[in-house]
Amino acid sequence: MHLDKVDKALLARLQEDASLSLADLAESVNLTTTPCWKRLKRLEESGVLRKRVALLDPAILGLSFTAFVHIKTSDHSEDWYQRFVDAVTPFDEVMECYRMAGEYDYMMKVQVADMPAFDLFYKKLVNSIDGLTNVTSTFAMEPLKYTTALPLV
Amino acid sequence: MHLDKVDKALLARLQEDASLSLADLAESVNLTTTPCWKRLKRLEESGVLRKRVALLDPAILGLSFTAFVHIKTSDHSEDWYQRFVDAVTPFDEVMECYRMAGEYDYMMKVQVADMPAFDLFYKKLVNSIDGLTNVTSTFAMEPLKYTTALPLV
DNA sequence: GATGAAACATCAAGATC
DNA sequence: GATCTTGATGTTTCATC
Repeated sequence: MHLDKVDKALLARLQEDASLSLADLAESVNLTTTPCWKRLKRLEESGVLRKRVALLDPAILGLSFTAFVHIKTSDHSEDWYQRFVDAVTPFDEVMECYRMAGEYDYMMKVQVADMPAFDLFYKKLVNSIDGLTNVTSTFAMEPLKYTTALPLV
Repeated sequence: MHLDKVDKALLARLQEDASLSLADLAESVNLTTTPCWKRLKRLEESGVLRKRVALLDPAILGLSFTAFVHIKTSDHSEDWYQRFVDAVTPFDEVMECYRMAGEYDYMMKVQVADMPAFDLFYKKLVNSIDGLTNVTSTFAMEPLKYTTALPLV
């Protein structure tokens, strides 16, 4: 899968605004619509261009409370791992979750309305999975940056 | 700004797939195209529907190294804060950044190719801003979940 | 909520480099 | 020989009714 400069320019453009028309997109990379369209098809088929989504405003929706939950477990078996993944990923409040190197085994970013809503989530979480030896939460006071656009060199 | 069930259903749908045609979108909420289109306009104008973006595959692009950088500062002035924001947000590698409550003052999520690339970023970062008393990085070994879709009750 | 004009995406056939 | 342009066709958006 090789990406030339034009491919990267297209991806960069679409990462910022996926509502651009084919004609506008083509013009911005000095192409006409057909070759531009073929490149897009190729990028979609290869999987680089994964999906197009709408980004909503968390503040307007009353969902601007962001928490990070750090988790330690005593059970490092493959079986527990699978149960953990199955328990955690269905929660809509969990926006991101990673298995980590270092002191904590897992970290997740949680998006909710406010502290009471977080507390509710927290209880649901710890009741849905055992073997958690340490669960520590930290809270965002202010978001300074949030982007979905990957750094394309 | 009031959102009824149909508005929320539309937003939920678009959070998952913004490439849906108006006709498909309308059908999925049992509407014809005209009222659906009017709702979308209203949602766009109100700012809830902020933008539509393409999500790319980090692995295919060779950008699957995720680090979290935790920062403490000794300077809590408004002036330093502004310089920090101006220094950090332009970095394309910084996907998210938050001012935090708790032990560390700031946390950012950094997306790069690999550890050497992270090291390069790290040097750029610490050289671009002074007053950092403690900078600690933790690394993701495996992503378990990543979504941009807010939990719409 | 229906309708239709205008804008748009899609794809074939052939030109260009 | 891959990459482009033109143009024809079906689909989608969106303002008027």
